[in-house]
Amino acid sequence: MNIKKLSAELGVSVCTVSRVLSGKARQYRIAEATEKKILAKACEIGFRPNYFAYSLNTGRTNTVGMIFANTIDNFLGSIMEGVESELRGTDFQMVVATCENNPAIEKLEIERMLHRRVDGIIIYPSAMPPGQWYPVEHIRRPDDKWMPYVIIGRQVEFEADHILFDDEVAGVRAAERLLAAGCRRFGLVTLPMECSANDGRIKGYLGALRNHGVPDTAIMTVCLRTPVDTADLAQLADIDALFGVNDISVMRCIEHLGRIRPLAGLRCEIIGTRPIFGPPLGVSAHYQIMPAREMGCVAARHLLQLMDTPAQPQRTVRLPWPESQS
Amino acid sequence: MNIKKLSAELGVSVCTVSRVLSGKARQYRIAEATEKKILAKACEIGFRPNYFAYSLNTGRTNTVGMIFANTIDNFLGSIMEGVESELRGTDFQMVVATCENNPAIEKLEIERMLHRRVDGIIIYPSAMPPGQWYPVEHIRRPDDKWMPYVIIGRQVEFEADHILFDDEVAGVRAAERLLAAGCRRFGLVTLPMECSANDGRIKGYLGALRNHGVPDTAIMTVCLRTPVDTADLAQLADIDALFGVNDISVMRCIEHLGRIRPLAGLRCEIIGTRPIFGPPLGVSAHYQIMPAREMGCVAARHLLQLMDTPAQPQRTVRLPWPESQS
DNA sequence: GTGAAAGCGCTAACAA
DNA sequence: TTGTTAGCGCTTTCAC
Repeated sequence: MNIKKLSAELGVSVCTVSRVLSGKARQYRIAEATEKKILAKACEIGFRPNYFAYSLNTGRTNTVGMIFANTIDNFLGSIMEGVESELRGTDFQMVVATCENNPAIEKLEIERMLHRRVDGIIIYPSAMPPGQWYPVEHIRRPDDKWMPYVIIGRQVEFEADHILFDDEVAGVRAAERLLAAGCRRFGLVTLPMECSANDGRIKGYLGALRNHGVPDTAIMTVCLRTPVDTADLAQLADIDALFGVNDISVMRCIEHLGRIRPLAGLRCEIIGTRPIFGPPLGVSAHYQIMPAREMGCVAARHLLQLMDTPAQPQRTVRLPWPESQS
Repeated sequence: MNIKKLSAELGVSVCTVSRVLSGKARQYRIAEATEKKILAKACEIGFRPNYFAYSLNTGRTNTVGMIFANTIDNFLGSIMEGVESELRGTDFQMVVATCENNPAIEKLEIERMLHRRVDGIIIYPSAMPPGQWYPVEHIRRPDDKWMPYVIIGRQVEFEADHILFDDEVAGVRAAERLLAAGCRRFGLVTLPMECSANDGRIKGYLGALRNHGVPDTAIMTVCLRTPVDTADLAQLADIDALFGVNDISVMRCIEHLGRIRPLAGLRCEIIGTRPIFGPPLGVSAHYQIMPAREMGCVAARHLLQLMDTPAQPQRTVRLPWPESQS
């Protein structure tokens, strides 16, 4: 079934049907009777116009691409849900790719999407090795036309629309809560990988501690490598407070720490997608939950806006942390 | 740039270019010189034929759909990675949707995909309420043509191609390992939701315990509700072994249990996507890791095969568990 | 070996 | 208010 047959059956022309079905009845002042007749029939036989023909004509695909640096930062699912929930009311669909934090694969996947003419892209970018920058060229269309895109989760160095977590604030709050609880010796777990999110969390934490007069000798920073270097961890032997760039790293840290000292009384400040662990008895864990679903929603809305009106000044949105949990 | 312009520049006809670019030079016995000339030029200017025009003609989209019941069972990412790794060499792309375990949304999303003419679908189906079955009609194309699809992770009641974890075996192994360690009183954590995966794990565990002569009075089953009912958990007060349908539930169970009894000496058997917790000191945790990425790979390969040769007997693949971890 | 031409199903400019 | 018609960029049949 196609528009041609449908119009034949109804005794109207193809283009009238086309106009009605693409919601332009008003615009072309189609008679209400005609419109109703067409809609009724289309609905009855469950007619949906062919997407390729539509895209071939209009150059639009009603598709947004999403590209994720990895699947380990497991808010991927929540972000997708957020995006989907915004898209559900529309005709848009989502194509997704991940790239194992490999910029080369990321580039290929973006190219593939551009080739398929997605109307816009949401990118959780690869974390680059130290000293390297995320390449703008990734997002350049072959035909050099501008392509709406939104960067999420991690900042890139060039001007772009960003939707980010309020990473620095998370670090500050963690520090302040630990200070308020009377902690004196502060641990910090980092990861070998650099990215704006982790950097912001670290900066916030260290900055707040120093602002409150905590001497550097009372702050122990450990970089958690794989496999874990136990000697490294020994530095944490006498901390009473622990903050880390993410939940898994804190958890692994505690696990290993438990082998070299008693844990009772230790306070943890954790950033994560959801509270995933019951800490050992006597350890307290306080979570700041990343508003990942919200990030998806906001990114999707922003992208839809960009696709409507491309000529907007580029904006960075910092998502506030939701009510935190213990 | 399009085929027409390209052919004009090369002084050959549109169709010759089309033939060469779609790899049918041999078939149409195009002169090697012509072929080379065309390929060279196309490569030089980075020409890629328009996808919609291709799809409009052929009815193929080189797209596979994936639909996920939820994002909580967080192997979604691993499965996607598996699928992608299989697709990377091909021209196929992935469109993804999730449905919050809501069959109605699931149906809509599948319809949307069918409307977009995906060439095949991979489905991690919603868990149905007790007594209800997953509806076959979900996967029926509007034009009633057969649509290749693969069900993963959870079994549906009708005949279909399935790629599943070896859930029952996991239950059996958990039981046997606990028995071998000398455990006597066995806990089992279930969830209010029923699905073939959970059912299989439970069945394997209970079956193996009974086969080894463990009396029913030595097996305590607790269904973990949200919020957690502490009275329920009291039944586990004197277990020395614990198995659960997934990692989060076991973890939450231990967390609460820790409040009513000492945990030292408890042995846990856990099924999860990765070892996510260092258990409290004195508790031992043994993981069986779900081969989620592998599931994605196998599903994708299977689907590609189905799309090549639709007329195959339906098969169920049970993925063996990889080396397990403590 | 290669080309001409007829579509695929739809949109939109132009006519009526 | 509605219809005619010329594409969108490609594939494929048929002719040479």
